[in-house]
Amino acid sequence: MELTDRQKQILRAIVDIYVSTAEPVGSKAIAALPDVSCSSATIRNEMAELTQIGLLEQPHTSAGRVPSPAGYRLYIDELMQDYRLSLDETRSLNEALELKSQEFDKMMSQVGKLVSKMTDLPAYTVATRRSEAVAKHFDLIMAGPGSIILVLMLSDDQVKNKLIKLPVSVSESDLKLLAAVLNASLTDLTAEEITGELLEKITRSAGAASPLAPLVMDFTLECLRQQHGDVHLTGQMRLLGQPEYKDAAKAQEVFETLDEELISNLPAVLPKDGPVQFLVGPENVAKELKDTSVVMMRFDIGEGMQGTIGVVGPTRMDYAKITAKLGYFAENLGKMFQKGGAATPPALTEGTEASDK
Amino acid sequence: MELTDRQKQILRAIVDIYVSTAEPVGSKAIAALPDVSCSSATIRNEMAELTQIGLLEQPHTSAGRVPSPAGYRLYIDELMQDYRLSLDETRSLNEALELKSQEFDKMMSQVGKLVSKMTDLPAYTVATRRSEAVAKHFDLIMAGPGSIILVLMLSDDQVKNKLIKLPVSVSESDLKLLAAVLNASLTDLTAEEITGELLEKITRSAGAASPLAPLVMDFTLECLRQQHGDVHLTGQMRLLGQPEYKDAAKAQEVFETLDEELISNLPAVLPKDGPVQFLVGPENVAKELKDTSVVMMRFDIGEGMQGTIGVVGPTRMDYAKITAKLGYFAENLGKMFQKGGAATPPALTEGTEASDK
DNA sequence: TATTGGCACTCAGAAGGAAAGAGTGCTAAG
DNA sequence: CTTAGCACTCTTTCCTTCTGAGTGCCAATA
Repeated sequence: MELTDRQKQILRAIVDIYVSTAEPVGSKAIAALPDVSCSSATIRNEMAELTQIGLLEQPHTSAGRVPSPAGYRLYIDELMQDYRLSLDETRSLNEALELKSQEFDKMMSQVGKLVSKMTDLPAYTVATRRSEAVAKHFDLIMAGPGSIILVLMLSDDQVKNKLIKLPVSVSESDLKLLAAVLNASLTDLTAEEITGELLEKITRSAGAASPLAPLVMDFTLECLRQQHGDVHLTGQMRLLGQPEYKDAAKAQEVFETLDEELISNLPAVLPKDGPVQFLVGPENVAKELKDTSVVMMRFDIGEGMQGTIGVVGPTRMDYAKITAKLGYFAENLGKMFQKGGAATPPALTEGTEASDK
Repeated sequence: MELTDRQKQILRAIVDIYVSTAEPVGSKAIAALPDVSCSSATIRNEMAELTQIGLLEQPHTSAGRVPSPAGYRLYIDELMQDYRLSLDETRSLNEALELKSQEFDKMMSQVGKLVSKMTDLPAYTVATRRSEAVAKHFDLIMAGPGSIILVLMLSDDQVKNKLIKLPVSVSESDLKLLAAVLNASLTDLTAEEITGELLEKITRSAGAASPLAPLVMDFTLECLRQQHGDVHLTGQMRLLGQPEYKDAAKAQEVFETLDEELISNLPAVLPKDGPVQFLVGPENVAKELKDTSVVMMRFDIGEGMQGTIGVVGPTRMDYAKITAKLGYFAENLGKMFQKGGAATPPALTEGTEASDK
């Protein structure tokens, strides 16, 4: 059944108002809007019908209306108007984007903090592997007597290192030999293909550096098996600023699920069809989060990696604004990462002033 | 003025009870304790005196007593009985300590998570430099056409790496040359001693790899200037489990200060005199945290580094238990790090059963 | 037929007590 | 010096009442 234009307008208005006030919206409030030209009674009739269809809900008989999950869904899919970032906002996003060039993981964590700050909601970032990783290059560096640095480059351009301390000292040439062996026999293999047998073979060929071999193998396996980078979740406390979580118990429940649950489950529901994905209330991963929603967006990082940034908030959140901000981040982060990590913020692009508020 | 034994006993009892109930303690509750042999009236008299001296407080005339900050201080300094970890607790701490051997920073973050989980309170970790860091060793690894991995080892045994992508490709021998130049002229220098002049000199001697030189220098400076490792703060939400923060607004206030304030200020108040330090309520860094306390403990990590783990909680927290747990962590982490990062939990040491409850 | 003003009705939340209960301080007796 | 007893204080809790926002429906209107 199709909604009439007026019904759409009313639904949109209700979501918009509810998003900013967090209070059920009454018919009078709608009628008072400048671009609504009918009386509150008419609105009431329409609202009754929208409630009937299941797009609105009534906390109790004598309260205003609140969008139902289905209502939000419809709003997001069809009614939501693009939020245009104001110049001011663009500017502060740009400022924020001046990331210190750093190690990959730190950068991701920093991005999470930024997004959280900019949206005033909890945010997370994950880097996911698009394909199975293999080792591309090994290097062993002598760092002191008995101290060896293992540097491992993966097919997705991540670089990992580990400082290994041995009770015995190994000569520079032994290290070279082992590195050569590793590069010859351990590269381009997936985690499954690395067997105990192979380890033995390598240890045998490693000569004096053989005690190193198992340590290197372990570390390599560990790196290869890491399906996705660490989940960085920050700004949880910002959720407390939202009226629906003013009861600490409620907030805690969400947090408890969020921490663990998110880490294990969210990457699985990564957007496949589009760059942005909304998980509205009950669509969410865990039933504890039924009043909580997630907006997530992915962006491309170098070779085999793909990043996701997400924002967690009450189902009543400003999807349009958040999407706009996430989009800005995603776009520019993608560019930055692809340039190879040199973090220069994009040129300030002029845009018509936004319709904030 | 010295306290009588009985007064001490009463103060201790009040702290102990208040710690576990979070409710003001009445004279009756004390009198009912098995090892107290006088009546509630006597207790009342003593309590009145303790209140007089300023060791106890009364939320209102007809309520029981609560320890004042000074009371907590005295308790911690003189009255607190060592908490002995139960075998069960030791066991689960040991299990927790089976850290995945990983990069240094991740390990610290993991430690924070563990401590938070084990104490059920927010926790943080920082690694602080004991002395000024210098670069000890540079290495440049060819990772592909135009892709170079810079590996930098610092005097405090930290290893940093960065993947640099250049639009032009550089030959293996050019890299070797630059690495040699770097090792010859950039090692053992503090951040201040690295000047623009030096950069020019290096760039000149770098030959074909010269475009790399400034990037390397920047990264090096960044690493050297990092006074302390990242602050890893986790488990903030656990604070919500504490009754004093059941009001979300209160909790949020603490969180807001905690995040930023902690990062910048806590390392400054690092324990200098002993391994463990208590910041009780108003002694704290920020006035917003006046009802919040911090227990922190340091431990030694390799060469020039020193780690701090801390727990944040209501002033009414179980200092003895938390100290015991932190101590266990600190001790074993120290050992682990000094062994060079191979994370083996310590042998399970037998201990008399603890007086938990 | 669609809209509108009007009106009775509902119900959550605020406001105002009253009663209960925990704990104190003080006094007088042991 | 200790203790039982008692009057007193204040918070907390539980009602009850009241208020007001918002609805649904109906009859009048364009």
